[in-house]
Amino acid sequence: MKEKLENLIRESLKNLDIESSDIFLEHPADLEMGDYSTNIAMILAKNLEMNPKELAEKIVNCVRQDLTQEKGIENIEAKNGFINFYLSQEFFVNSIKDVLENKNFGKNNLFDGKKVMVEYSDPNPFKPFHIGHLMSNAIGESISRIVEFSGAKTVRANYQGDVGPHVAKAIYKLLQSGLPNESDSISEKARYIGECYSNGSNLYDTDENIKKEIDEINKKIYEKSDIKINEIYDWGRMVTLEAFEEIYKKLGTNFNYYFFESIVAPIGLKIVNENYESAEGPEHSRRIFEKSDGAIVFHAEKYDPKLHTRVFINSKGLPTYETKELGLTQMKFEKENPDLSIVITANEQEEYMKVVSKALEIMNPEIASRMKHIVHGMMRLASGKMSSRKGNVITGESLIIESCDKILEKIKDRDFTDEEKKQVSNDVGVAALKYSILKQNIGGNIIYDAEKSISFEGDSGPYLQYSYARANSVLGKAKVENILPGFVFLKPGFGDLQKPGFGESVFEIEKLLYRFPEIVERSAKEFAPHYISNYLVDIARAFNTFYGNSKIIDKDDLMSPYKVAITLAFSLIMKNGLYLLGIKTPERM
RNA sequence: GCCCUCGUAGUUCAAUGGAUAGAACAAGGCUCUUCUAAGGCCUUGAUGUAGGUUCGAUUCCUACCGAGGGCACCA
Repeated sequence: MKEKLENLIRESLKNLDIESSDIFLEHPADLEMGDYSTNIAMILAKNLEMNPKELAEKIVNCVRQDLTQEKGIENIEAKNGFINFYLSQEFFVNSIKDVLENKNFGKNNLFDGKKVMVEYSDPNPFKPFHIGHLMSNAIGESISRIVEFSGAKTVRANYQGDVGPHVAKAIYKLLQSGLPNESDSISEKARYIGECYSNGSNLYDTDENIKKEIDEINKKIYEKSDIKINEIYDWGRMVTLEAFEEIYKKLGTNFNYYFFESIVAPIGLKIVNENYESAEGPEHSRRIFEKSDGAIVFHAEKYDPKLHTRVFINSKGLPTYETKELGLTQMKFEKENPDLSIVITANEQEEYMKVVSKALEIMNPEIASRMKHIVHGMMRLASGKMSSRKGNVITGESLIIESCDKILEKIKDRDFTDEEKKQVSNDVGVAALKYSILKQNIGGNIIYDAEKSISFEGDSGPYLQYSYARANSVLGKAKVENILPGFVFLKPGFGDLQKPGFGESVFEIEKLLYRFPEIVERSAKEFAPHYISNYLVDIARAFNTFYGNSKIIDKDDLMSPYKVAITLAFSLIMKNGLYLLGIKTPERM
């Protein structure tokens, strides 16, 4: 339809002897202004030195002559210099039909034939799964699904820091305090290790002697030179990784790859050494790394004044994050050679990443051009209310548990089996969290309000799920009453798509459903899930209004089959849309 | 000090340079002898400041004010 309208305008401009430029069609903010509109007259009027309103009128009159042939367009008008198109009932009925007939309604081909690797979550063994990891997971999973829905083959990757000072800090404390009880659950053990990390970290900052001891442990971990430490290391790594796995299961993520710093570090070291100032090697090798104060650094500001110097190998000879990142990138491209490699992290890593990217760009511009770093804001809690049990730190895991528990409390009197209650509270609790992360632009900080996010009202995940469940329940009743989705009605001679009940205006929901594919495409283009979130709220509201104002299942209403068709179309789109946000759709709730 | 990101109703968020700046929460009123009222309908309220570019600026540019992040051996 969009192309059709563009062509109509283009033809008319040709007839008027006006040089046409790019024509942008958009949906007016207000449905009263039509279904599509363009500001082409205002853009062209300037060069032609014409009154934009008159030009718009002229174009409209010209288009109108071609319009008698077009079944999908009801009217066209010029208003305030805009040209507005009103689509016909036939178009809307057809679009509902499209939704029902096309299983993959909403797909686009933006990434057809492309392989996209998305790295996200990135929690570190020996540390808790904190709120930032939860955000990264929600965003990464959604972006993965969106690009997949846009034709890409996606590869999900998780990168985890299983070596480095944080591990030494946890192990120091584990050596002091001993291991947890054998009978504890995996997540309890993981929590204990997380506390050890936190304690060790405090000691590291406050006690010079302990700092030295921990640095020593760190070195031993890299060298694997101490049997006792190796044992604790292997055990702790396994326990925390298993605990993460339980969380991914709850959140609905399956990774194809797990990359570890321990594996990637030597690869990065090799890259840095090959590009070190005194390195011997082929003439083309760029010697961008220099020695400075005993460390090996990259002076990024030499190449871009906005960047700064960063250490790649510290004075103890150990690789830093930057070097590991270089190794990781090389490994990703060796394993999968993606057309696009996305990394999702918090915005605090934005500046480091620019420096790493610059180094990579100099060494391997081809690969650097296929990298994309997406940053998200930080989550903060709206109030002190969220104080977690026993005064522990609030982790991502504790947020999930708390959210699900609250939903369980809410549905405890429902007519569900215990198994259903568990499933529903998990699905809804996770949805509440994910939605509050994905409803806004991912770049900004998020103020998380637990009370609001689990309320079923308004702009929330549960509200969307509730709307779906409600539509689903209507469809169940339709089945019982034997009212099937239908399009063929009265009024012969007007095609088989005529809606019954003449003069009945088009429902708002019909004017929104056909836009879903455009929304998905924009989300994919900008890697921005929040367009989908906003859209889903719009259609949920429109559906609930439709539901409230008209009886859908009614044997005496000739319109009923069509209303069922609308309900079915809504439920399919809501299901697909929520899927793209990584949110499940319980059939009942 | 330098470099990023961001300032929109009381609050949390929207708005490819376009029309009367949209929602939701909170406050008040109405609405279940209809399929899930955890719904629906109605009322009240905002672009940090000062300039500039433009027919038109929340959007682009400059300065200022304010918030967050980063700036050498953590990630």
